[in-house]
Amino acid sequence: MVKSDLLECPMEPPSLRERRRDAILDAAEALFLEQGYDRTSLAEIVKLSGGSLATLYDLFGNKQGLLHAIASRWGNEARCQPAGCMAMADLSNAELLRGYAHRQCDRMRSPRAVALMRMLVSESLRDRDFALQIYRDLHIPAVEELSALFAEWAAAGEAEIDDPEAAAKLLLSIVIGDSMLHTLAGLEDEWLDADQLDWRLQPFLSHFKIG
Amino acid sequence: MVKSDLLECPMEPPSLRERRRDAILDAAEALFLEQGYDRTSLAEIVKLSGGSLATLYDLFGNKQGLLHAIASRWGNEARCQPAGCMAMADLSNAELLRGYAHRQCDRMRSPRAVALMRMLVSESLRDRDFALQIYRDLHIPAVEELSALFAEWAAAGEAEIDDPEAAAKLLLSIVIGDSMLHTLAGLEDEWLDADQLDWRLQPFLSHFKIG
DNA sequence: ATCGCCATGTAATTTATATTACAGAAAAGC
DNA sequence: GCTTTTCTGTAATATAAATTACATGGCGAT
Repeated sequence: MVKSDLLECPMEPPSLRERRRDAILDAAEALFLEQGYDRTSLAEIVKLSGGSLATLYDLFGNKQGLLHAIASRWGNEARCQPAGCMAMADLSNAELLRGYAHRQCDRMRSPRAVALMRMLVSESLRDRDFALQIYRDLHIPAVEELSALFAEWAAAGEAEIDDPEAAAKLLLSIVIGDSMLHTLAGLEDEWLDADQLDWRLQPFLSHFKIG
Repeated sequence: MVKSDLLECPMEPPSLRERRRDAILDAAEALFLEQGYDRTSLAEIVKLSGGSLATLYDLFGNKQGLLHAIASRWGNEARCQPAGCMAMADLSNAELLRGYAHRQCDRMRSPRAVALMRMLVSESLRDRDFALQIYRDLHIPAVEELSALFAEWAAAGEAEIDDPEAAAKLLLSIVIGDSMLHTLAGLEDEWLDADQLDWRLQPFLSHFKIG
């Protein structure tokens, strides 16, 4: 029995099956994001990934299984890179927040994130679990990270934030805001540039006394 | 020739053909919004609207033509009700804006608006024109209306708003914000209640000196 | 080397749905 | 009332895609 038991982490050369699996996931993800789930056929996926339809069915059961596998891979990725954004440079809190806003904005405007959000919305009717999973991975970590930061500042008397979570959501709204609909509608990028972003942050910073 | 010439506005009893047309549009709109475009079959539409497939094709050419007809009807509706929101009651500007925000929020959370946005996003890859048209009807009027109001206030010295359009977009971002993604993801309603909304508006009001 | 497992490629099957064709029914115009 | 035009129901056609079946070939283990 060379069958890999649970938790066999130490890098082995990935088996053919595993490489196939990854290749299919890669291809499917690329095509789904580019064209949407409905309009991507399994044949197309297999043509891009190599391998065969039969293996795909063997690995994932059916088309929806493939979708779930992709979502779950996204979840793992997201959990592995905890957005380590808050480098402890010797910046003021306001500077720190500005930097964070810029990064968050960049992250949201990346073609992959845009495609992902579009897919989240498109498939939310078909498959509630899928949508929920993506939403959690995509949005909730950002809120939590920011909440924690605000709570810290408030505790240290560096800001007057009564409700850190609400403040975090407000900040994200300010940053992402109406650009999202614009982008999701497939229109040309019209995201906020650095100046606009700073301008938007001013009311927030002064209201919460973030210096 | 009793054929109706252009601009024959005065109410005539709508012909059978027109009633059929409307019925089909109603049915298609309802089903598209509920299930999405891809997953709604023309047979289903006709079953709901009455009439026959042949008439549908005669009226709209094909499925995409039907979609365009729906979009264009939305456009007309939007143009006909110019969101007459700013009743000139004897309220302070801040009160006025609060009221506007609440109404805007209600409008965005209506099932029809949600379904419409979801559809806008889903179909944006397939049909750029369709997405563009909906986006314009849905979002741009709100921005313009608000911009005009802010410009007025600024001119009258009732607020310190240097860039009315940017301010309008910021306000909409604050109001709609992250609830939108949440709702579009098909999750339970978690829109802002009146208190939260007021709380969010405070930084905005004080920053722009809106009293 | 050889046996058996598994992936592959191809093709059959099934299903769903857009689109077209057509014959009968209803309505509109005179 | 008669004729012509327009709708309706049904069914044919076409196409696309998911899913399944199967025969073949390669690769690893004994």
